Amino acid sequence: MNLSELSEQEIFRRNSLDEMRKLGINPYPAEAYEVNVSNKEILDQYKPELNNYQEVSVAGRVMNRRIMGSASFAEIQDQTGRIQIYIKRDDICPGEDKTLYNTVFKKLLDIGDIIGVTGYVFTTQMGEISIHVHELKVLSKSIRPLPIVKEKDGQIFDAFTDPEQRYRQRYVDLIVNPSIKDVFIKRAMIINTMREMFNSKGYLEVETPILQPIPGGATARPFISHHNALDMPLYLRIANELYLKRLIVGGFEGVYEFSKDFRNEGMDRTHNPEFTVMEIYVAYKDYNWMMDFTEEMIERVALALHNTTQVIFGDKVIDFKRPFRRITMIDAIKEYTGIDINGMDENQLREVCKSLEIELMPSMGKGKLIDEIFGEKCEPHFIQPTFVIDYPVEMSPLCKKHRTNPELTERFELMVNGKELCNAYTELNDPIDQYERFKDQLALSEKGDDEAMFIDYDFVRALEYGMPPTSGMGIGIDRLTMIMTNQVSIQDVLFFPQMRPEKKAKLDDASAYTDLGIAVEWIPVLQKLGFTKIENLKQSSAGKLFNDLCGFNKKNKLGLANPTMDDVKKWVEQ
RNA sequence: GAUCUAGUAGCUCAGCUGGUAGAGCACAUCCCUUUUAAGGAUGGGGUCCUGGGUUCGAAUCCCAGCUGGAUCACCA
Repeated sequence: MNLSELSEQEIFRRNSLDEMRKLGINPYPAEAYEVNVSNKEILDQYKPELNNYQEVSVAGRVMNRRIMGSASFAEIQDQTGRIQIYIKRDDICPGEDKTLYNTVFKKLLDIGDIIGVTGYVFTTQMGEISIHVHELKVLSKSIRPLPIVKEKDGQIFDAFTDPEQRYRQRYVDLIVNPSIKDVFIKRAMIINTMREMFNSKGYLEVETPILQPIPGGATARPFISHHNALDMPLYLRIANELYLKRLIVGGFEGVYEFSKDFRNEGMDRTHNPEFTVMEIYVAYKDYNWMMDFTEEMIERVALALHNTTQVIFGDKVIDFKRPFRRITMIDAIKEYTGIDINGMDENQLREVCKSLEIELMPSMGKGKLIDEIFGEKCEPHFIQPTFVIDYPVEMSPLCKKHRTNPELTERFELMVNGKELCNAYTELNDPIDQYERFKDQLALSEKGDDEAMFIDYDFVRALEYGMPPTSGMGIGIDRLTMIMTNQVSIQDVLFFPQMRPEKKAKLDDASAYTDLGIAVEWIPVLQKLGFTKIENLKQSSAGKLFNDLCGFNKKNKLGLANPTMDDVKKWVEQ
């Protein structure tokens, strides 16, 4: 980084940094700064009649300054919010030397700097609770200007809204749009509420491998990595289901994991390549029990966040009050299409799809056809939380067959706002059946389905030792957070959503310049003037270039020794 | 992957049918002891995303690319 690449404002700030050091002020001090109260606590608890908070010490980022002669106001922002501070020259500079106020505060400090102040709380004539400062300390100098956002009575002026910048520089977004912190605080509350519930019921939080030799537990394309020492591929997990079930085999009767999973697929408003899922497995339970459990969990989450089961999402109100509606997939299709597909064979189902104008692929089997009908005609209608149960067996290779109908499985999905939120099974624990289902997946894979499951022989071996009847459930934490915080984009519930890398313009190497006899210190100047490639330089006029260089040097006070006209001619003409 | 749309000062944006790049905030200098998005005066600040093309002349029109966003497709 050098001066010619910086904006004017950045140069001013770097100069301020040097000035501070010359005055003996360390702009980045090492020692701790003791804070004894938060801004929010002062604003909530200060009462003039109690005369409380008369010795406070707070720290935060300067977000606003109004300087007037020998007294000034500023606002500093800590994690809890902003408070106004009042600084009077003769208070922070009681002696003859007024440098701290006149120079440090008025000239060298900027919006964005982090400072600590001590003083007493009072109310201004305008009625605003403020801190009357008697000591001020620089804690960290900011040398890059923040976007300036102003706000009055809830109306925002010049909001920082560009999504690209907000996601790429989330730290800036969090500073200038503090309200977005709320989404992430709620996200943590969701996770904490679930964890407390599971722990109170005696289930064990566990960790299972993220790097897996066989990516199992779901149908999705994985990210592939490589282990050098073992010289073998390893996959980032697409799910953790098979490992959690191994722990049930091992004798734990309730295990859960909040797990980052990874899927190498498209990205859009509801998909990020890495995402968070909670999966839980409980022994000696079935999917009916798990529906009750899921209802309880979701209702608790809604109450923890909103103190009510009614949650606003867009223009809808979604009510998470128990019990949720339950409907079989076949009944759902009957409800929304009027067609009873019960007992139909593959050809009959194809006819149904045609009559409903659903696009088909020849490779689709019976289960896939039913799933298409449901996805097209039913799924979007389930706005209020609804358990859709009893899915076709072909769709669910890890799920136990239905106790009364072998073509179905004991599976449910929880639909909210027309989208899947949870997925749960009575888990398949028949090792021979499981092996057969894996083999069916292998057949699919050989037909070219690159998402079909791998056979996990070790998992089958585990089942052969015997797994108790078990029910398991998975829930997408990102999507749950979206619904609970009224966000339509997954990028708004992830601090750092995946983005394409920023691309920097390609510059010619420094040696290309020095080869022409150009001094190193002039290279950035030339680049700033647009000569990022030697070719461009050779096409320019020596006279103009000479003028531009000397002018740039003077204007930016770089203090470089100007080249001679002959030098410049040589560069251009070589 | 397809279609649409956007990229101009640190930030938010204007810039019409091509003709010397603008505003507000921020920044700098000076004045001001209680201001409430915005005190007054003055001033500086630009690779108009990149590269081609059309033209006497391109921020503006055309083509390609890069990076976003929206919709759709694919995908649990």
